[in-house]
Amino acid sequence: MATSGSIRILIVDDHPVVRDGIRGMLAADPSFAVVGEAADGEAAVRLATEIRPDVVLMDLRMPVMDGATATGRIVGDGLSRVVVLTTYDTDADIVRAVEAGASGYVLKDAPREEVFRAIRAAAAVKAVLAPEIAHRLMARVRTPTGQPLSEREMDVLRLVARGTTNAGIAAELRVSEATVKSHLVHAFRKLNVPDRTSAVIALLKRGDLSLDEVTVPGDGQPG
Amino acid sequence: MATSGSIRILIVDDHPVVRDGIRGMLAADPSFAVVGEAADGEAAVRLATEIRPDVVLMDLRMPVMDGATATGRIVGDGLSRVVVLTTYDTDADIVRAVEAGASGYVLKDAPREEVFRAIRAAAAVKAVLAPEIAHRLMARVRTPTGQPLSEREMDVLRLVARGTTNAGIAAELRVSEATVKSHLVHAFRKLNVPDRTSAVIALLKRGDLSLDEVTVPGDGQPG
DNA sequence: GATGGCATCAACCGATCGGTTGACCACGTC
DNA sequence: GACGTGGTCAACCGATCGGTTGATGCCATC
Repeated sequence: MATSGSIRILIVDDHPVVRDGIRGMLAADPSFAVVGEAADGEAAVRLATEIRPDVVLMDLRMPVMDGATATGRIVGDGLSRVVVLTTYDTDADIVRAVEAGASGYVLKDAPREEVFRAIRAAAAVKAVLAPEIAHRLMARVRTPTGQPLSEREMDVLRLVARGTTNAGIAAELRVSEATVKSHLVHAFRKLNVPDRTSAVIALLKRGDLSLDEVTVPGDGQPG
Repeated sequence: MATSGSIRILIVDDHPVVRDGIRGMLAADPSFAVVGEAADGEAAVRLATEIRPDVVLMDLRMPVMDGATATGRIVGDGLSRVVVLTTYDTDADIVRAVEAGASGYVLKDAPREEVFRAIRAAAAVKAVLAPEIAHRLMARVRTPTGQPLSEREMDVLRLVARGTTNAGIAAELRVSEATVKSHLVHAFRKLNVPDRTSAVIALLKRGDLSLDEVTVPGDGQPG
């Protein structure tokens, strides 16, 4: 793969504008050849299986199947190498994607040379980083302060983000209110925040929580 | 402008990928001619003054000067027509941009035909919508439920988003705690939410508050 | 000049929240 | 078996919050 000829690339992004952007950008260098486009993770896996590109340029936030999951499938099956191309540096899914075997990640506002470099590196590199090493590498980049929250703590905070009271959360999760408060206090300590509002903000900034997955009462959900 | 020849277009976006995307997309139709690119609002105004494009394709969230402000300058000076090209439908700045005289707006995940149509419409249209009419039109599209908050109410909620207590907010704004609570209750009513946490989430979803402008204690600010 | 929105403040109430201590069980590691 | 972590729960406390009523003044609109 990608020995002498051009590097065969699959573009995965749910925005046509961005797909065209990458395509146009890559057209500047004849050593790149775009061999396909996909608008979601599921289509990406399907196409990667079919056409076996050298490198997949993968967006993270997509409908149907997110980029991190798709990365796991593609790299896991040894189909292609994956370079994550994302908008936000503060996206917790970056860690997931790299742990799933992504060869690297580039921000969308990076200069095009950087994108080129990442693609060439991914195509040329012999061995992909082992997940444990990748994890350690990423640890420096992301999560500057912040221990990971437990599953249950996240459950509680997801409901907090929807404006649910402790009593409501207890009912929803079928535990006592004491348990909810216990989870909250632990989460506050881990996040280094004083209250629930700050906790939600902190999670949003870390990328552990997405605005899309919370619904507040006064919410007409346009679109 | 744009009578017989091709439509001259200025692309404004802080992401090189997106700029290239639009450029590549527009290349498909010979009736479009990209005459310039800018990475922020200030550069956009400067370039629009210089090269007088028929249509400016304008992103909203940008450094130095945001797209809505730049739109106001460009349209106000009668330089060009502006089509807003944004990622989020739920961006409060869309209203600002349209009130500032933008001829229309398209989402980045819209099919390219729709982008083409918006550009042609902007180039062809004789008279730009009056701000008042635009406001009424936008009212249907956006702000499904939600009266605008007063300046003071926003001041309070910005501090709430940083995890400040009512007492802390009172000290910061140099008013009594009673005043803070008064603002909060009014804001809750307008936002149709029961508590401060939901209020912050609601504002974030409306785009009236940006995650970038809030800082929580446990925040290492990566990048 | 009446009306309404906005900002300001006081006093009060019950509900909720943040925090502590202490406890139990399950699970995995060492 | 000891240990640590995570999940569960109880009882308790003070602090904070949500909400109400009522009041004053300012400013713009009608």
